[in-house]
Amino acid sequence: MSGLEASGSPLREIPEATVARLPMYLRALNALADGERLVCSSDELAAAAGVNAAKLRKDLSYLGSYGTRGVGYDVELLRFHIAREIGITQDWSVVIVGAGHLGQALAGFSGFTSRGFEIVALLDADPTLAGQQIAGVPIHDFADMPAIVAERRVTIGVIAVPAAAAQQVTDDLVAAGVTSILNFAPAVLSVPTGVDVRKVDLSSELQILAYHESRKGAAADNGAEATA
Amino acid sequence: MSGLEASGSPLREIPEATVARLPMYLRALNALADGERLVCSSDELAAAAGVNAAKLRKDLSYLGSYGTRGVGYDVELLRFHIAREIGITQDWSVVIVGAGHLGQALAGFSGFTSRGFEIVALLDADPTLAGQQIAGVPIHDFADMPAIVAERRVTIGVIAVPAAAAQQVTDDLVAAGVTSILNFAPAVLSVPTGVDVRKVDLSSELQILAYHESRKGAAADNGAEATA
DNA sequence: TAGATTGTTAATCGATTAACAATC
DNA sequence: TAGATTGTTAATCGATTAACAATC
Repeated sequence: MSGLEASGSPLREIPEATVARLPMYLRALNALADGERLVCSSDELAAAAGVNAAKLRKDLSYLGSYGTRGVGYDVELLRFHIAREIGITQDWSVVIVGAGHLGQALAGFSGFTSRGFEIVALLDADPTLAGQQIAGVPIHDFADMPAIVAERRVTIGVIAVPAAAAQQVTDDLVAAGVTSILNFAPAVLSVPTGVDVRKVDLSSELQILAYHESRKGAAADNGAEATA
Repeated sequence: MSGLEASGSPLREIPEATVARLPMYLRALNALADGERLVCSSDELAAAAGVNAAKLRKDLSYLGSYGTRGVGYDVELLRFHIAREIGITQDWSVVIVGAGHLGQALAGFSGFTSRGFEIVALLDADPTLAGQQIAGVPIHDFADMPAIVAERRVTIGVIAVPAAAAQQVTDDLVAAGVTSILNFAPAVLSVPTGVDVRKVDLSSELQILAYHESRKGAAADNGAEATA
């Protein structure tokens, strides 16, 4: 703001809640860029991302001043700055552990590849699966994991194994050098300091919906589709 | 607290952050019950759920006073009260829309069925899939959705279709009477008031990890596995 | 200059946490 | 009674929001 900061690596501390929304803004900007919009206002972008405009402006202000008062944001420029802030101007190598239904679904998910991530391998404890490919991603024996992580400089691991195996897999990934984990197993993982874990908990999500649902029922339960 | 509230339906307002943690406590209690523990302290339960003990006690206090000072919590009793608070003492019927990799993975996920949910159908726009079963869940033509939702009293829908189709599917589900949606499509959904949406955004999760990962690198980038 | 829209301030709200009195 | 552990208080912290001055 005072012209002191270098234009290169961003050093500001960004609140966690803001970090969690940057991907949403990036996606909204991508959609606008596809529609060939060159400039957009905070109101438009906020609507496209599904958030409040004041919140969006506050969030973006943590990255710097990339808008123009009276005009709006340059779509391409803001897109670049958010991508740089997230750190996906470079590609990240990712391994998925567990080649079951979920692991295969994740490997086939085109959204990863197009958003700064390369799935370099699906790993499974069953060595008979090795050699197969799912959506272009090779399956390897989990025993080969350390070699793959080292060679491909993998820092992010996705856990798609049963809960009972999740902690052991985590320990092995961390020992191999992985420092970020996305956990789909319904288990609490313990990791050393410096390793980040995010979890996606499918049945928790449904239970949270059920909580709110059970508080709506009262009226609708008997009358059913009366007020559609 | 003052003995005024009925023992049946809980009327207290529970903070959203607390609601989001109740499923974690429930899972931790289930694990303790499997281990045949009859009583546990807030410290133990907090450790099992991966949260701070003070936070756990504050959270549980919103449900009522179900612990015993100097002793701890009765595992079975607390389990029942949390399940009742969430509203999963009864079963909820759920449909999954989209019978692709992800939809099939979700249908096969045993965690749902064992936690108060019944997946009554996988729905797909491709009518040639109809009649097949995935992990015991029948696939139906999406055209049959309104009938299924009405007959099976479905209130929760899971969206596992491409982003481009997500809004239309949402509108159709809502028109059929679904009032809670779990969205896996990378799209912002608009719904009328009274309908809850939760989203699981796989590439956002990876991007959030990448953000933190790119701020760790500095030292490790060159030295690699020096400080394992 | 007049209109538009950002970036920032300040007030509000909700969540976290440590500490400890209540009480088994 | 002495030890243990809950339930609650109060302080702190972080996130949200509206409003508006700055400025294109």
